[in-house]
Amino acid sequence: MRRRAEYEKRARVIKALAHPSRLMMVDALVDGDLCVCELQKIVGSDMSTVSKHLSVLKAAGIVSDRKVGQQVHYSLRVHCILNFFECIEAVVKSAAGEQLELVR
Amino acid sequence: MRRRAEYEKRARVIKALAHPSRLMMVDALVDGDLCVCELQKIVGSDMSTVSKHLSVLKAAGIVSDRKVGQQVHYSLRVHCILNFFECIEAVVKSAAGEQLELVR
DNA sequence: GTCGTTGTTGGCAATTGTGCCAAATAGCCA
DNA sequence: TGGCTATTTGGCACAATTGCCAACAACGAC
Repeated sequence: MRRRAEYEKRARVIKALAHPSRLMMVDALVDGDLCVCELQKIVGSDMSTVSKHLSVLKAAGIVSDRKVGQQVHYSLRVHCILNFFECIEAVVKSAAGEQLELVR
Repeated sequence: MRRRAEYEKRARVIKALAHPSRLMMVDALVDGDLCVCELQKIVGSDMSTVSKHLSVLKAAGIVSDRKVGQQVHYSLRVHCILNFFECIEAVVKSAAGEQLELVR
């Protein structure tokens, strides 16, 4: 068994992913780097909101940023996030199946 | 690109995992079912707190419960959660590496 | 320099999450 | 039936998250 501190570190990373806008951004970044302006178009929120979401992802170590001309480009630091999504999707589908069973 | 509703579903599942106590319980359940009383020993919180955490995991479709005598046993519904942990750990380690770089 | 573009930060109100206590419930077992 | 054990629920105080607006910063273009 692991110590609580380890679970706290992990929880911090997971919490950073636990928001639909941030998930959208991470998913978009799988195909390559994007500037804040493009990410904003994708999630459709205020630029300041998008920027704050990105700072959450950055603080968790999920993305990194760099200046490119007048833009800031964000990129995924760890790509296994994709497998992760597959598993979450499995939970969602499993839950949906459960719903059907209840209706039967 | 996917619709926002899909990301909201996923975020709900991820949010359910975004707490150290709940991570501890999920990790403990990987090796087999456990009753609430044993999970309480593991996380060390009040029984009522543990019960509420479990109801969060259940609502997200991550665990299921069943009565066994006078106890309630919880079990993992989706085991790929394990790979998921590996990826999170990769992020944690990557972030730790980044810290070192900054210090250098 | 001044302007426009691109991002970040501060502040605030509203919402949501957390953890404890106390009270309620569900089943066993005498 | 009545008590006992295991668990859930209600309620409440406190902390954290979210999203918007407004203000600020950085920097290239003119």
